[in-house]
Amino acid sequence: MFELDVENSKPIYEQLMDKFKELMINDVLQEHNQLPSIRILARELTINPNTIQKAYKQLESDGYIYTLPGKGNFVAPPTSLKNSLEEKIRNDLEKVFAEALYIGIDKHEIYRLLEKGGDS
Amino acid sequence: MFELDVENSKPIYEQLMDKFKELMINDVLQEHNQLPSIRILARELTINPNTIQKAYKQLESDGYIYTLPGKGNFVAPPTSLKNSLEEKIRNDLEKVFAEALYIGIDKHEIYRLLEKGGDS
DNA sequence: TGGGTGTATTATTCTTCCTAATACAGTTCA
DNA sequence: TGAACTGTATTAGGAAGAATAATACACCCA
Repeated sequence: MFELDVENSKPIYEQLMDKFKELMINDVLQEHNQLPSIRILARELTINPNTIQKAYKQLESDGYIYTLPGKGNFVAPPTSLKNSLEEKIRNDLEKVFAEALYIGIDKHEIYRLLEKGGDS
Repeated sequence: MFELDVENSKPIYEQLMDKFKELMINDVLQEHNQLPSIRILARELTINPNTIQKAYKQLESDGYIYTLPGKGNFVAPPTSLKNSLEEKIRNDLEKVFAEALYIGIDKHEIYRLLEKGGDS
């Protein structure tokens, strides 16, 4: 399904979260799709099940996925995302804007990057 | 000069970097201004000098500041910022845009946040 | 019932963060 | 020159987080 970078300084469970968020954002994983089971994914990636569980648990508490005990983990509708997440992302936006302008990326360039991406 | 949050999960040296970047971005610290000496700042914040040094060293390797051994640390002109940094910030921009759109923040809102901020 | 799912717990190892205590070298200035 | 700054480097140790390992338990479903 994807690879991990063991050399990366970022913790494995965070890399996992990023990968899954990416898949959801790019609509590869859609609402109510099932995520790979903890044990299977752990075997495929040859990492510890507890590490997967940690990533899933965090994704769940952020509202990206939901869990049905005994059944599995599934992509949550974006409406169930936590408000605290939106706050955080607004802050991220402001922060990266300030930094981008400081290092010399100008507004038009930022506009371009925004338009280049999503649809909404 | 500023406070640190010991409870914060973010490492102290990263908090320090953020604080100084913020001061530079907001023009409180300007080109060639001297930063507080490692020992003095360590005493003021009651943290270990090595922690300050780590923050300064990282800021230097990113190109935010430059060091004159025996003299001190100084704010670098933005032109000396590393290209790798610009790459990183472009990625951050794209990533946070995708995430913002996914959670339901629309483009106009992002525009608003951008205009609210800097001047450039 | 059997085999899948998630969950919880305990112990162990490894790495990073931070502190602590030094020692060394360049700069400044009286 | 020498005292008092500056940054730099090294070694050691403690604390916390990341990851592994090995279980055990509970839920779901054919």
